[in-house]
Amino acid sequence: MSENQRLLIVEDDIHLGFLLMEFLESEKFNVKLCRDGQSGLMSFKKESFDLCILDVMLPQTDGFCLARQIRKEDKEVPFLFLTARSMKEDKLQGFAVGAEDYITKPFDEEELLCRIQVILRRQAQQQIPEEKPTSFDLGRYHFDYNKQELCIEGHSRRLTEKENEVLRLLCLKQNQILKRDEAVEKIYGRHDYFLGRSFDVFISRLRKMLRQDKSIRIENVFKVGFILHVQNPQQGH
Amino acid sequence: MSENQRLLIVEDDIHLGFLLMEFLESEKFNVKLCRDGQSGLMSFKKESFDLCILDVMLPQTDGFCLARQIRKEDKEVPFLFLTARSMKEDKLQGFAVGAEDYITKPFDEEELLCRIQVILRRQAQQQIPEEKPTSFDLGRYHFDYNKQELCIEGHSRRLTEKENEVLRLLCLKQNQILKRDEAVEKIYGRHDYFLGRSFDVFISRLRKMLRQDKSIRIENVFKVGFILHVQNPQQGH
DNA sequence: GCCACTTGTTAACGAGCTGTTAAAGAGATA
DNA sequence: TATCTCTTTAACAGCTCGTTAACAAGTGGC
Repeated sequence: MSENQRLLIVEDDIHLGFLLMEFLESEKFNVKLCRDGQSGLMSFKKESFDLCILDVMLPQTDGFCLARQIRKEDKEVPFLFLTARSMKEDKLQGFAVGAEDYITKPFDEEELLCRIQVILRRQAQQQIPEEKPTSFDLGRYHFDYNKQELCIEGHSRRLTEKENEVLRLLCLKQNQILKRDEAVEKIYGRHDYFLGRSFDVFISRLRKMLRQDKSIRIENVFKVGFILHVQNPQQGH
Repeated sequence: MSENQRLLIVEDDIHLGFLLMEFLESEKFNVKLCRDGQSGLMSFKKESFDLCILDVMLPQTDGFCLARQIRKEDKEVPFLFLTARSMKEDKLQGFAVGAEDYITKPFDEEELLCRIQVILRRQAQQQIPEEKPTSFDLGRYHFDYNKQELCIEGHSRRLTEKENEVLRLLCLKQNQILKRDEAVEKIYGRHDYFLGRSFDVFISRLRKMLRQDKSIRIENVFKVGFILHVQNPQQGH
């Protein structure tokens, strides 16, 4: 259920941060941990998250301030505070800046999990009118991201989850370079040698699937990434 | 903002109940107060509310049980627990039956107000209930959701409640992916491992019922959901 | 041309997901 | 209380797909 849900945790207590990350990763979340407001905001701008978990007391920018900046970037993303500051005024301020929840330390991991799930559950119900296209014409092929389907000449093939994700990234950047690191980061939320190789495997599989139209090809850019070449770039809704 | 929002409070402590009601009415909510699970459920069935605030320890039916009954009546309405029982197990059970929040006494009125507003805010964002079709042609079959009936060649079969719900969701998304999580959420109003498996059992039963027309089939999309394939998509009112 | 490194491709393992049936449980009815 | 109906839980078989490994081939610096 929480598969692939991306969480941003901003927590300056290294020990607690790691505990939290480990716990949430064991619950199949994809977690990014930052130690201060600055890097939290940077990460937020670069990547995209389903929920942010913010400490209030942070070096430099405090959590409330960070929350405001995140809101400036994204009007929808839910966030909650997880903090030792249990004073009523802090709580009220937390809700005032738009938090979905305000949890005080010490907290129970499982309760936190429940609260996260409540937030994501409600979020999921609001089908976000995706502003990015989800349907692409690739030469004689047609790729529908929502249906997870690649068609050619009336013949359609169902893609696996990851194949679908990789092809989508390629399509969004068609005829431009899709950087390895960027792609791996978006798909897995983290980066290591094996994930990079796994990504290569998907590239290989997609090439095989797309072989029927010679005008479509995935070219490697040594040490940088890949380009999906498409002759008549067009895309549906 | 809270203008005209209707709250159902089920609280057996008369004193606390009145305090709560007065406070929330002063915040422009429209409040109905009940003293026990029985009358709470009665009120819920008769009237309609935007949010329910439930005590856990109630005479006769306890709060968890009441919540389950409310869920049976309405899969959408949000509810929260407001209770002296602060044990972890109780909290987890509260969330497990589908609560949006679990607040332990003593609590701060203003914090409660914030939490109520968070829930109603999420709720408000939700889609306008549009008219959805209730009658579907599925190849040689005909499915009528209101009659809870699946017919083929003059022969009709009555569906159970859940079979009916699952088939409806599939039909509404025919030839598109019906996501597991979304479906389970809509059918049960909450989500856990077993509900997912129960959903699978209904898929299996529907497959069996639909076997007489080969052009109709329910395909699994690994880890994502199911697609009801229909050849000539048509649907009645 | 030689070397270190990157990329291409295939195959296979195994965690975890799904299909199905049956038993247990819950709720309604009488 | 006994009975019936429907849903949930359990159990098990079978399957899928992402990862990893292994090796071949390509790249570019020197």
